[in-house]
Amino acid sequence: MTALSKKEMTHQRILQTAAKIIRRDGFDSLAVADVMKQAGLTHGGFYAHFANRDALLAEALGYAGAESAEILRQSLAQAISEGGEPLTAFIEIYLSEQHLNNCTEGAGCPVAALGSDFFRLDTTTKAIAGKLIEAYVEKVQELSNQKLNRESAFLLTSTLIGALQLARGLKGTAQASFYLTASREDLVRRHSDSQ
Amino acid sequence: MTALSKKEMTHQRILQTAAKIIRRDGFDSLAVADVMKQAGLTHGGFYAHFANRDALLAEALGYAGAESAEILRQSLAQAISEGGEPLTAFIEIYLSEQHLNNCTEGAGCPVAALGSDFFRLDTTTKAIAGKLIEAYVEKVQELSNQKLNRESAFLLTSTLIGALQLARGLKGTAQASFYLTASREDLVRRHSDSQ
DNA sequence: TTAAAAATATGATAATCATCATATTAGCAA
DNA sequence: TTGCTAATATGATGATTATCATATTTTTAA
Repeated sequence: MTALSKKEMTHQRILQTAAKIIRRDGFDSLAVADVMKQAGLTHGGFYAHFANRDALLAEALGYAGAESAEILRQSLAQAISEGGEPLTAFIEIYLSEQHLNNCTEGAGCPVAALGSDFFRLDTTTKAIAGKLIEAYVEKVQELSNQKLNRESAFLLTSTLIGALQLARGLKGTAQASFYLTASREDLVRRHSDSQ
Repeated sequence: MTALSKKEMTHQRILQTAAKIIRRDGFDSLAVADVMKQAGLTHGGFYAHFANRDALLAEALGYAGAESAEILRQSLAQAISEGGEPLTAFIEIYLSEQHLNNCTEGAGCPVAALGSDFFRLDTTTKAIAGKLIEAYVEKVQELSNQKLNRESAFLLTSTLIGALQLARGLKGTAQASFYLTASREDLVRRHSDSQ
């Protein structure tokens, strides 16, 4: 594990900035000069780091997935250390008020933030999106302690992502919190029964 | 029910074109001049029909919802006339291969096609998005013959939209069809039990 | 310290695009 | 037909933006 070179550190900083922007504003709203500025740089240096804007989008999506997974892992470890069941803890974290709201800061699950754009992506970026989806499904299956088969894990993943996305779409209305809470409690109940 | 004036017909034609474009390419990819061209007009006349681009996006989202609901109603009526149960017929239509694939033609459910952008919309358009979501939930509850309460209907709606969106994100891989089919069959099974 | 190399900055270009001002055409009443 | 009005077209403008050529700064190795 060698230390990152100056250039590699800059590269990472650009990626981190881009990963936030795409989740907050969407793929199409990412402007190269804007990313560079927010990363504390000027626009010209961009092409020393990425072949073009699309290459940044692809890497940024992967970075967002890794970042989100890492934060999730931490929250999950904490919840489990406090006696929570892995799968129900995951459900509670994923459908938390905090996760509902952090979209405006470009944090949280990139699939919920960008999922409806996935089918429009170029081949390279779509492959990364596909890996993110598969990783989510695998994680859910693993957290269920293999009690869920792959298809059931996909279905639960769909429910979680769909519910978060819809609740965000209703954000600002009374329904948003109501549905989010009801979904969280209902899913926790369902997946506790089968212990 | 008065006949539409020439201008109103043109207005509808622009809307129909825009409703297709936003679902196929996303909100941000809609270009005013392009919509007009595809509607058989030139760009200049646009502002005689809409205050600005945002106003078109708002109306187009509503139009897409109405169009999608109408097509759904027809498929559903046909399935029910052939002896299908309303809710299971809905699940089978929503998670059909056809619905999976029609995104590339700008057809189908606008929530699956655009849902992750909903939280970024301006107030007016977001209100329309919220109504689409609520309409979906109500429809699901109605089709369950009120056996599902509102929260459970929301959860099933989330699952359907999430599953379609994820399957589209995996489109082109073997997983896409596998997950779609498994989800469809599993959900139909679950919601037949409770008859 | 100093020159070569690496990294970043400045400035320019061409394309895209929403919007508007103005012109032209089409429908209709007389 | 002949004007009048509604509808649509043409052309222009200014803003945004990806990309590239070139310059400057920073780092590193001697």
